[in-house]
Amino acid sequence: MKIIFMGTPDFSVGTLEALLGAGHEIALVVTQPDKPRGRGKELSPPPVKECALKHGLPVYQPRRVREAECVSYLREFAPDVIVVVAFGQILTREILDLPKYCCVNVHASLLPKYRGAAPIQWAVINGETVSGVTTMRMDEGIDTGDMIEKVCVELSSRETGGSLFDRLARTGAELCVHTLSLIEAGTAVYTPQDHEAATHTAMIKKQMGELDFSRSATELERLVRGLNPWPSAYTRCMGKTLKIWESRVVPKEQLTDCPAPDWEPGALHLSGKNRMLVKCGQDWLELLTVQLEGKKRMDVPSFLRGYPLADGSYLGT
RNA sequence: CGCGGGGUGGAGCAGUCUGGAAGCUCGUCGGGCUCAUAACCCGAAGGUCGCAGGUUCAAAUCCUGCCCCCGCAA
Repeated sequence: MKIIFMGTPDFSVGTLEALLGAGHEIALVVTQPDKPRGRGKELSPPPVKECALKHGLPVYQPRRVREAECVSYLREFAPDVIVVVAFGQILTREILDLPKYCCVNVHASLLPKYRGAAPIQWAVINGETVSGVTTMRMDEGIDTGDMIEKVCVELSSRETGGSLFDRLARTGAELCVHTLSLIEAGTAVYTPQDHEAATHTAMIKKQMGELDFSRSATELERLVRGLNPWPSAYTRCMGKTLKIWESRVVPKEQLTDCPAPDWEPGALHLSGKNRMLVKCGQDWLELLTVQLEGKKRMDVPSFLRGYPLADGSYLGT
């Protein structure tokens, strides 16, 4: 089929490549304009653009696709479908009606749950045991279109935002190819969502990663995984930011050598001189892999070699 | 020229401001203690102090250029 592909971040790249691999004609790749990134603030292209250029595909980077001249430009390509994967701009009715069939969106959740910007991370943060990918025929709402296909993915107890991201990106790429084959064959079934059951996810903000030790260790451990590798969970230590890459919950009953039961949440217990346990609102959070501002990430025993902390000192300040 | 931290035996750090013997906590190897041990004691190996120039009687330390890693910000 003749496709216009719209996408921006890494998550979209796999689907773009899968469509190419399936023999579809990518008439145009639409992505967000280059933006300043990284140290040095250099202008750099979004991942989808890099991929498109690598395959010699034409790239279009409108500031706002909804503008009339952009729409008429897209119309010139007379696409069979427009595939949208994490594009980052809202499509208007005009664009939705533009392709021969429809605009197909790949969303990283089992709709109608987790509509919105960050379904992957929230699934981990909320401790879901199952998530997945849904393809749908887009309408004017955000992630409200009729569903075409779904694939479930089980989350492990060690799932991170990053690991789930990778898995769902692959799953979504395969599913998208399959969904297009259904559309092309005319056998696609469009199932309306149960809007009553819909849930929405808020955008991920860096500040969400600051650990509030008055919460339960279970919640914090999920937060650490959900925000790994970006933007990552953190606390304060020695006046600097300490990122927490890996942690685990240690139930209160299992901690037999707590020296002072009256410690407040945030208190640090150095068990055996090579373990860091932080008292939480409920149970203890053991830090396993950390990274001090400006340093590389390292396991806790290594960290404690170079930064001897006091038992009973407090994190978070 | 966006802001900032850092590159020192295998790991993590101190030492740099105030040039002048390579240090600390571990790991490794050997020995000892112990029912035993990731515990403890004794001993040993292992380093062009990121790279290249410069200043100096003398540079990890001061000056110049370059490479690499990371935090913030996006």
